[in-house]
Amino acid sequence: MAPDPGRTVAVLVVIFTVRDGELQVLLIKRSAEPFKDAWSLPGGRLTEGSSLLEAATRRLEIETGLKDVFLEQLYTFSDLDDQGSIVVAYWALVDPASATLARRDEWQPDWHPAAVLPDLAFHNDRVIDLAAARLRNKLAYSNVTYSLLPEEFTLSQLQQAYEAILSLQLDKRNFRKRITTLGILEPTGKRASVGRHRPAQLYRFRERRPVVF
Amino acid sequence: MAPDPGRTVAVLVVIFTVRDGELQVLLIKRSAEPFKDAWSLPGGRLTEGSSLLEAATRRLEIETGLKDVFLEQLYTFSDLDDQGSIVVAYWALVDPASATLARRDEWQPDWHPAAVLPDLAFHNDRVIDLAAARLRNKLAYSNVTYSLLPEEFTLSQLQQAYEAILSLQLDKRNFRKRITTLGILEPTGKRASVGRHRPAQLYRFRERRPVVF
DNA sequence: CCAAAAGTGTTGGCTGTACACCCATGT
DNA sequence: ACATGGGTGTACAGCCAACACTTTTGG
Repeated sequence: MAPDPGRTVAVLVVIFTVRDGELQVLLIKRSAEPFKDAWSLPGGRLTEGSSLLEAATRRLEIETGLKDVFLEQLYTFSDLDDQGSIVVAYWALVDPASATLARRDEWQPDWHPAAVLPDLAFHNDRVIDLAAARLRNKLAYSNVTYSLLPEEFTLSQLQQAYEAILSLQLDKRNFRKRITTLGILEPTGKRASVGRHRPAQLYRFRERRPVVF
Repeated sequence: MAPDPGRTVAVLVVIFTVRDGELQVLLIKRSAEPFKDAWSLPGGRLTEGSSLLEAATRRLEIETGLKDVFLEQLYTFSDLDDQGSIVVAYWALVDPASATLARRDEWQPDWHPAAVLPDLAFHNDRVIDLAAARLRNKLAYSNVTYSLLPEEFTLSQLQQAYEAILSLQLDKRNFRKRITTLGILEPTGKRASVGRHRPAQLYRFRERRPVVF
């Protein structure tokens, strides 16, 4: 049996944020072939000796400067290009204010509304749609949003994040009741008056890591 | 930039069934090194030119003779061995009566209770535990069990399958109410008296493919 | 004083759960 | 006749959804 050459394995990361009241994704403008000038998700070949999670974590940090955020494996594709490459996709949630986007000459990274995507290289739109579906789903039974907002935030901010992701309006009283009785938040005691009129109670997540209800 | 050799990519399949009132997994006894004489999940290298789903489908058919059953991607591991191989795991549900286990000299395939696993090669126990958790979870909101039973079955058989998987007892009246009001089953009109006393109404799944409630 | 967001309870419907008995059949 | 599994209804509790007004503050 002749040793088989092995497969090309790549890691992609779908990095979501909520900005301007909508769900946005971090995309990169390619300056090299193939798909020069097309947008695509950040990612790259899996290098010798690193694990998938390490690769995804590193890519996320390169693009945003962030390390301790929600990051989870999404799905593994073998049909995104026609070379049969194996692409392991991850997804992450970040706070737009704490993210510092990489500045490169070759690749322009920027946020894009997840609802209206430009033409994307390598069927990356399928990957994003799948990630968005998973996100909407997880809102219902996990604390994933812990890394979408600053460490301390108001209930209104949290509600706006939920509304942006689900693209629907939620009832304020029901939202507050539900979210507070879950016991995943704790009030800080402080109040914030950032741009608002009446200062609001600040909360933080008890756990800054994935928890399911 | 020197071309990188690529990675070893393998596909594993966790094949579940319910037999003897318990959840069981199909394991293979290895007759070659490494891990000679240890049990492991069926699987193999991903060969040139085939997609992941094709590879998993083929492996499933080789082991059980079955094609049109529930089969879904589970997770992708990069740390099961210490060579950094990429292992894409799938999981499936089959009816033990319709499965015809492969007979080989080198590899002995057989069913094993998922609750008490023997020592397994390559951390395959982690893979099985993850698959079992996913299965228990999916019972609640999908029709995955459509390929666990013969095409026509009684509500008691279905309930027994649920009970085996969840390892808990369910109330008969509540189970029947819940499952029938979901609208995923249809009565066939026929009745069966297989080994039973009073012949029971037979049902079938309306859809023999994954549906979420 | 006005605009903007914070904060707060109650009701009705629905869903899920607990619970026990009679019936039809095969042996 | 008896043992075995098939089949059925009700009552209570907890959960979710609908719904509107007052308060505080900044400008």
